[in-house]
Amino acid sequence: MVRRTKDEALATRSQLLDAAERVFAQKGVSRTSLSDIAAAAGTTRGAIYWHFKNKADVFNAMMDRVILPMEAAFEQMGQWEAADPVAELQQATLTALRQIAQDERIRHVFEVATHKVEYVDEQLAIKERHLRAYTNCVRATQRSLEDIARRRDRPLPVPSDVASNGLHAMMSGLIQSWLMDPKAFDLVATAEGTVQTYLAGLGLIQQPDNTA
Amino acid sequence: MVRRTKDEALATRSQLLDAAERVFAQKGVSRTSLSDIAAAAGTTRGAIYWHFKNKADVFNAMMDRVILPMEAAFEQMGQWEAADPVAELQQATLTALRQIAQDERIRHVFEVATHKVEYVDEQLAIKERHLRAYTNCVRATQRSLEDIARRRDRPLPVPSDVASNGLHAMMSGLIQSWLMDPKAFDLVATAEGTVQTYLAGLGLIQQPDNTA
DNA sequence: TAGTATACATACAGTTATGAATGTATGTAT
DNA sequence: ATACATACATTCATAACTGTATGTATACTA
Repeated sequence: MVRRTKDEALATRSQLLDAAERVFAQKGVSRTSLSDIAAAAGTTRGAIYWHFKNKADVFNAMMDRVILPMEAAFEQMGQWEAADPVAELQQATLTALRQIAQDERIRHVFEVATHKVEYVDEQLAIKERHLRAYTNCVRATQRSLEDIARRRDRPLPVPSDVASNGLHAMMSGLIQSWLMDPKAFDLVATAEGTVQTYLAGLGLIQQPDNTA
Repeated sequence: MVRRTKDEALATRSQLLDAAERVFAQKGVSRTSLSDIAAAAGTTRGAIYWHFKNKADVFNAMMDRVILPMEAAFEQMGQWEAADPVAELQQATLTALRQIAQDERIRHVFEVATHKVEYVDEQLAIKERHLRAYTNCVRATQRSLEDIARRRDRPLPVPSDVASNGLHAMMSGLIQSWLMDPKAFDLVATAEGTVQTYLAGLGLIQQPDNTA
C-alpha cells in the first residue's frame, strides 16, 4: 500500500529470499507457489513480481546469495604456495562441511539444491553452474595433488584426476547422505576420518591411529 | 475402446511405466502430467487411472520395478563366508556401478531419483525407503569390515562405521557427479581406482601401482 | 512544491492439471 | 446365451497457479 524507501525495499527483497529458503526447503520448489512465498514473507505476489521476474529468478537469486560467497572462498585455495599443501587440502575440504553443519541457512539451501528441486528447463542453468563449480573444485584439487606428488618426487598410486574425483565424490556423498538423515552420523567427525583414510591411501599422510 | 485380455492389460501397465521412465527423465516428475505419460505410452489418462491411483503411485511403481531387484541382489552379500571378503566387498560395490553405467533404464531411473524429483509429501515415502536401503547397505559393509579386521587381528585405522560411511559416500558421490556429466570421467574405471585407494588407506589391500 | 518514478497491493483473464463421472466394447464365467 | 466385470476412452467440473494490468500512496527530485 505504501511506497518504501530504498533500504526498506532491499529489506523486503531479502525477506522474500529468506521466505523462499524456508518454503522451498519445506515444500520443494515446484510445489511452492509464489503466493506461498509472499505469504511467508508477509507480502503479496506483487512484491515478488516487482523484485523478480518469476519463480526461477527467485530460485537463482536465492542460490546466488549463498553459493557465490562459498565459491569465492574456494577460489582462494592454492593461490599462494602453502607451507603444508596436504594440510591446506584437508582444511579446505573440512571448512565447507563445517559451514553446512553449523549454518542453518546454508544447510537449507543445500537441502533444496540436493533433494528439493528438479534440474530441468529453467533450473538447468543452475545445474550447469553447479557443475562448473564442482569441476573447478575437482581440477583445483587435482593440481594440488600433482603439486604434492611432484614435491615428494613420487607418483600417486592412481592418476591424479581419479584421485581428485574420488575425494570430491566422498565429500559430496557425505553431505548428501547426512542431509537425508543428519542424526545418522556426525558429519564433520566422519569426514575427518574418511579424508584421512583416503589421503593415507594415496600415500600422502600416515594412517590415522584408532586406539580409542 | 476395447476390453483387453489380462496379458494385454499387464503389457499396457508396463508400457505406461516405460513411458513414465522416459518422460520423467526428460521433463522431471513435477512437470510431467499424466497426459504426457499417457501420450508417450500411446494411451489416454484413463489407462493410467485404471492401473494406478495417481502420479505418486506411478512413480512408486516405477521405482519399485528397478530398485527391488537391486536391493535383493545386495542382500546377498555377506550371507555365506567368502574366501576373500575384501574382494567380495570390491565386487559388490563395482557391480552396482556397472549396472548404472550399462543399463539405460536403470540409469534413467537413477537420474530421476537423484536430480529429477523433489522429496516432499508423497515422495517422502520413497525417500524413507531409499534411506533404509542405504543404511542397510552401510551396515552390511560395516559388519563386513569388522569381520575382515577381526580375521586379520588388527583394528581398522578408523571406527568401522566411519569407514563404511566413507566408502558408500564415495560410491554414491561418484554416481551422482557422473550422472550430472557422464563424459567428465569413466565411472567404472574411476570407481575401481578410488575404491582401491580407500581400501589401501584402511590397510586392507596394497596401494595400486600407477606406473602406466 | 509539483511531478514523476517507485514499491508494492489488488484485480483479472487465461491456462493447465486433476479426479471423478460416465460411456463402451469386449473378455469371461455360468 | 446372458450377465457381469474388466480395461480402458471420453467428458466435465473444479481448483490452482501464472502473468499482466491496474490502482495507489509515498519517496524522491528538480
